[in-house]
Amino acid sequence: MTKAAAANRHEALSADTRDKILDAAEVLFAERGYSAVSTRNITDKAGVNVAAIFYHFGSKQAVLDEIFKRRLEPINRRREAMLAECIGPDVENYSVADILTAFIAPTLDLGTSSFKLLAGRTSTDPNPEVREVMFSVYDSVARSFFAALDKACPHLSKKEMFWRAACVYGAMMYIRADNSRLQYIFGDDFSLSNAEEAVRYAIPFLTAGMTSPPVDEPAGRLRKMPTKTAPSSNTKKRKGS
Amino acid sequence: MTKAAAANRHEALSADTRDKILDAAEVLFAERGYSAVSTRNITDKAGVNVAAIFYHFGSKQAVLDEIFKRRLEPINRRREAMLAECIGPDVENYSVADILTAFIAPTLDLGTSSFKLLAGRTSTDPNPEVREVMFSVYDSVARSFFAALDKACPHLSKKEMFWRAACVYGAMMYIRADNSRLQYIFGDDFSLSNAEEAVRYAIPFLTAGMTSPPVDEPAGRLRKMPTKTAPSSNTKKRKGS
DNA sequence: GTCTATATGTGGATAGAC
DNA sequence: GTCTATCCACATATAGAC
Repeated sequence: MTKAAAANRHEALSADTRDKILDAAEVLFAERGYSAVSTRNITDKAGVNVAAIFYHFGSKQAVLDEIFKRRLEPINRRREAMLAECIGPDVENYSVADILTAFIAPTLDLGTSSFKLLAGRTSTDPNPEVREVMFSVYDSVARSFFAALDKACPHLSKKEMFWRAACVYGAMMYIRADNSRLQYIFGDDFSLSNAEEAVRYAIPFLTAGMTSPPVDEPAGRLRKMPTKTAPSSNTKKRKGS
Repeated sequence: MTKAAAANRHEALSADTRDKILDAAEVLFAERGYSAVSTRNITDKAGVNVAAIFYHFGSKQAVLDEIFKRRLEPINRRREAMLAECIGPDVENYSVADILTAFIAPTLDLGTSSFKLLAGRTSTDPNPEVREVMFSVYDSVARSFFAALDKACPHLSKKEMFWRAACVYGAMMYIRADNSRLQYIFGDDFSLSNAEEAVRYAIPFLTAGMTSPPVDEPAGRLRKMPTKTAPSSNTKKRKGS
């Protein structure tokens, strides 16, 4: 609107336009989903010309890609820094809770609230364009964490770890996605958007699950099991499903 | 199946077209997402005319709605039957594992594999049309379960239950959604699509989380971190978006 | 670098012949 | 009930003037 564009000889404005597009798209994608937002929706909200997206990024998909790259970099840097504090030579002292915190907390309290929503909501988006971006941006960080968890939980087979990882991932992504389903059930006083509460209440839940006894009887030689976590008092028999 | 189809001889052909549309749409929505599938994609795959969707359902959104209603009915009937076996007069004997199994198992081994994917993948879809359907079809069943869990876990405040419910929901939906992210990390030998394995390995995880000690003191006084480990120094507050 | 104008295709949905 | 033909709004993307 404002024609301060008069003072725009440098690329300052170019970068500004890029960021305006990314900011607007991030919010819209989070609110309505990638597929339901058009490039015109984005440029309208960003206050830039319709052609700017294609000049600066080349395609709508490239905008999504840039959104993730830009936010994930600091998040993953922090995750790795926190993980580095958790792992050391004394494997016996690995803390599952700390590893899970290092994995999850930065995804909840870094970046923008819109990106948090977007990341959670796109994590299971089947749209091929979205999936392509997801697989290109999510990289080796997760491997480092599961390697650390593996050392911290030597009583678990790879298969058991796989299923527990799914529970961890699912909880983390669902909390990030923050659909309002649970508010609908529990009431408006409750919300998944509070990062401190999420860490406070979800990490202990996941730690208890991760450190619980293995389902399969250990056939081979195993290292000792964790002893600090309180055993679940209510795990009675299950009938087969 | 065949006899039931023969029973409604009148609308046999009409119902057939309806079902062809629903079947095709269920698969396509699961594979690519609601927003990325057009009505023409659906009618092409179903082998029916393009106008059939609007004649039989009125809109694309109504097709999604019907897909959910048709599959959710038997799933929720089974859930409620299983829950009924878990709850009784002797609250002391409520089994968290059994309640969770009643809640989750039917969503994994009933219906089609496409519907399982679709349900998981749409659970956090922000598209307004999809959300509208989600809120219209998911009903009181969840309330019954959380009421039962509340009785089985009297040591938990409503807030603690809220966060644990989020973890349970998230794990269940993520497993249903079965994006291939974890295969990418753990290898192709592992898959979330096996319902028996899901029940076998995920329910104990969630039961351990659900039955773990409360984070907050029952008296109402708060303490730092409930786990054995020292509180992570990295969980300090950070400003939101 | 930014804009207008437009190319080109597809979306959901409908009318009306059969 | 089914199909052809079609409406029209909007999609992504580009060309070329400024």
